[in-house]
Amino acid sequence: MAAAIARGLEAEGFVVDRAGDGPSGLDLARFGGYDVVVLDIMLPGMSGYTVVRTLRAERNWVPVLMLSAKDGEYDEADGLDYGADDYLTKPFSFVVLLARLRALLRRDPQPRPTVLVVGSLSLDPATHVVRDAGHEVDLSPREFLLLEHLLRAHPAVVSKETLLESVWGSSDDVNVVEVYVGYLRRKLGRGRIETVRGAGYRVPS
Amino acid sequence: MAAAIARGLEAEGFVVDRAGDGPSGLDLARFGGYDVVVLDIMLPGMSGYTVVRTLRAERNWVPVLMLSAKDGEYDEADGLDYGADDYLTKPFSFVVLLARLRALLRRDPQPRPTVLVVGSLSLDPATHVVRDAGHEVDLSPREFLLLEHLLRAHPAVVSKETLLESVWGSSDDVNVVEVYVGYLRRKLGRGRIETVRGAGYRVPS
DNA sequence: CGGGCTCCTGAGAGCGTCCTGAGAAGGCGT
DNA sequence: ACGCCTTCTCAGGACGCTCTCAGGAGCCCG
Repeated sequence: MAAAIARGLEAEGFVVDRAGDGPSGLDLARFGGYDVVVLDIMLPGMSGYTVVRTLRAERNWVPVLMLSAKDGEYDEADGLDYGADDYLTKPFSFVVLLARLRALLRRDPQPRPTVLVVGSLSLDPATHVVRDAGHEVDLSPREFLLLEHLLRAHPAVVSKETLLESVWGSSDDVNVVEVYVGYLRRKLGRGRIETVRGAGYRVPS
Repeated sequence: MAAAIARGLEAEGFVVDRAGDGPSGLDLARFGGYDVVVLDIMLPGMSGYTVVRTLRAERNWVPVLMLSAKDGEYDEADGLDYGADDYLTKPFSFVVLLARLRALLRRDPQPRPTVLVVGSLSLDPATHVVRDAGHEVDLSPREFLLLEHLLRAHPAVVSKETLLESVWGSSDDVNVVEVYVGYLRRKLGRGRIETVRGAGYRVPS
């Protein structure tokens, strides 16, 4: 299948590299400097989900088009949640694949990171939707902003002063940050935000 | 020139509308529901580049063929970067234009629909018809425009300020937006438009 | 082991955002 | 001129959000 697609794309003038399993595909995507990645979900060694999630966690925003035999709506949402840019279910015509690829290629030269993903947690700044293991979580504006900053910093530690500055726009009492971290922990689970005594907070992987 | 092309295409069986400047062309392309657009680069009021870029930014994937007197390679790349599907430099023969147009029409067997559809809700900018689960809904012009913008943004959140700017053309009191969201909710059902406190409104999937 | 510090958390007051009903002003067709 | 529809303003009120405070728990150090 991969060979067939590669041949077709080369016939259309694309320059194509091909990987046979998940890990080597991830490496190619990391260091190959590609314009677009076509990614199957079912892969030996590492699922396509994991590949795209890993890329996004490394702040790699190369456009990704996912392929899958599944066609449930949940699967599609999953793929897009993990950071894929488009989705195609088998069977598909080669012409459609071409059209979608061209659409991806002519998008913004620097597509903004649509979704922040860490582990089973995802936050979409555009839709203001936060999901934990696929289950939607309701956050207040302040809580949302705080989580967004923590996720953007992931996996680094962020000091309370920094959070106060960037989320609250400078107030004077850092206790507010502690209170809101408490709110987030109550909604997301205790382990989602770690306290680093004397330094601040971080979201563990 | 535009008149000559229009006559020629009509003689070939196409149904043609024609705009004399950039802004009106953009409006036609937006709401006309065309199968293909022929677009000159040099236009009064707004360049062809801007027209096609605006269309793509609005997720409008109508096939666009650009025309220009320039023939540098850079120009061609520019046009295609902004989202044009093909490019023709003057002078060109009418037969070539016809062939390229037919190729564009053949290309994507499943062009992105111009009708906006989210769930059981559909809005057709061309006919100004809104349906909810097959049942037609009567909207005032302002209500229609507001819903259209929300649907185009789907599933992203749109701030009241943005809506005020793009639907009302900048007033000063965002309460108007709240009132009209109320009107839409009354006609479409409560759950069709979500309030995202502190951020704006969104149409859920 | 005890003191001091950092961090957590429950309670509650105040405030802001958002919703809604009422109604005035304007446009348009009859 | 009349009635209908649309648009927009205004004010009241509900509810959720934000933040403060104070006490308590946990950690580090002497």
